[in-house]
Amino acid sequence: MEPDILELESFLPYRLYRLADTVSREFSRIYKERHGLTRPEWRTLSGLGQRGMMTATELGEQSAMHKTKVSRAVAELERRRWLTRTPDENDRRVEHLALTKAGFAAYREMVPLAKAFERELLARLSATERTAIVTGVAALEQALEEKS
Amino acid sequence: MEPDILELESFLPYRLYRLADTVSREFSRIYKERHGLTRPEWRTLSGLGQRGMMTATELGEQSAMHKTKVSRAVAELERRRWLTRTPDENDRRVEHLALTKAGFAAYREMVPLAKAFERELLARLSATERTAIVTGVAALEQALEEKS
DNA sequence: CCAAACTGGTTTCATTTGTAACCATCGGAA
DNA sequence: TTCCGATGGTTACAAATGAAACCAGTTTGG
Repeated sequence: MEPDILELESFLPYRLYRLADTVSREFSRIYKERHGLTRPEWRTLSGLGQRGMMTATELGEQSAMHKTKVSRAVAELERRRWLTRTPDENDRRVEHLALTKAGFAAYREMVPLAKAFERELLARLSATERTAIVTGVAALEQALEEKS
Repeated sequence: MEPDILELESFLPYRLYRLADTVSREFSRIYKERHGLTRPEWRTLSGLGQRGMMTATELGEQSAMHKTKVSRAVAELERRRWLTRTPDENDRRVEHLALTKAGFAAYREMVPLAKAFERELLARLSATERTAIVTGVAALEQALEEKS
């Protein structure tokens, strides 16, 4: 193991990125083929489906998206009539977003597919490995929160 | 736990992606600030530094990059005179890429920084957690290889 | 030998993304 | 009040990306 050489294949940031990229790419096929959604759009749909009513800022925080991504995703979902905006009574800068019936229908259709995807992914691991990935990811998440 | 709701925060594809994104973003500051490299450029540099001499195709395989990314990264590094191309003797479509002295110097400067980054990241975890993330990632990597 | 299929690599074009500037509104502090 | 800095959200512009077309060279099957 030469000390002045970096082995990309075992370098954690690289491995994590590649892994996430592969998984995410594979999963995206589901909502892309099904409804022609982009990832930001899917996350918006999924965030609102889960929580019911949120502002754009809250959406961004929950789903880790830059505000421009949120803005564009919301615009597109609105164009499809999958969500509506309701101006806030007290603060006229704020809009409350919520899924329409059609939007919620799409959401309900997606949920089992997403769950199945995750289930099948984890099914390829042993019980120990499943625990490992979940623990490891959780630990790293927490470590990163604290630092920044 | 309502069965028809998906909790984004605990959905593995989402967590993985966000984690990788955060880590990668933080790490990218190092090579971005230091040398103004993009991620494909950094990977190219790092791949050639590690292996010595490769074709563009090999580079793409090793570092999981689309061939257009490789092509552009190589072009940029060549412009900086950090790498050179040598035409293959037998197959005139192929070029062998290698770092120049300047390119290798940049590589040698980056390696300790990369290693320190990884070390400090892992240092925030307990020994058990470190094992967990490494095992988990390896397991998922393998599971994905097999399937596809 | 030759056409057809294939491969390494580049380029073009449309789409996605990030940064920064921006607009409107809000909350204080003077 | 009135100004000023912060905040919610959108837009403009430049850079990064991916898909597909492309070019040159190579292999294969007839």
